[in-house]
Amino acid sequence: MSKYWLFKSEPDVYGIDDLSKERQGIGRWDGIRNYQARNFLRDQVQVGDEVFVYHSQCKVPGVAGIARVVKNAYPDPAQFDPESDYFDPKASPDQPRWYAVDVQFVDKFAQVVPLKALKQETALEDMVLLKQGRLSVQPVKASEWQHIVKLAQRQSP
DNA sequence: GCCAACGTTGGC
DNA sequence: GCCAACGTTGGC
Repeated sequence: MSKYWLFKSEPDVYGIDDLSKERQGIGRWDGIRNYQARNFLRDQVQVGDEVFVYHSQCKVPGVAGIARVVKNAYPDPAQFDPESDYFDPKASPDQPRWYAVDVQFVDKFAQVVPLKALKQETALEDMVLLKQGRLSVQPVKASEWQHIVKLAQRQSP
């Protein structure tokens, strides 16, 4: 039974457009440096799960599109690279601390479904996104997923 | 194991 | 750029 997730990204760094431009639309979702997010990624995110790509730290924060998990969690190579911003001196290949998954681009919404719009939906009031601002990998309920997909379709011309 | 200080996230 | 909320660190 596949599940639904929301992954945050900063579009200036790596957004839905960057993912769609990857070869075969497949990119590594890395740089997760929060334990709660890491635990979801490592323990629960599975190949076949669907993911909302959420854009934060930008003019219109919101859900920008959809991706699908194509590779289960594996150690994030950036933690071992001293040149990387994501380098972690306390991590080692036999004791990795941080994980990444690979995702494949599925869809870019005609328009971002803004956070502002999500906040107005009673059906979404229990969303993790609205209750816990800072979690960068979070579960989405099937009912929430379907509701947001409908909002996205309503916005397209 | 507590908690103050500090750092980061992320909306506005 | 500001600031609230939350996570992490480190002294004790």
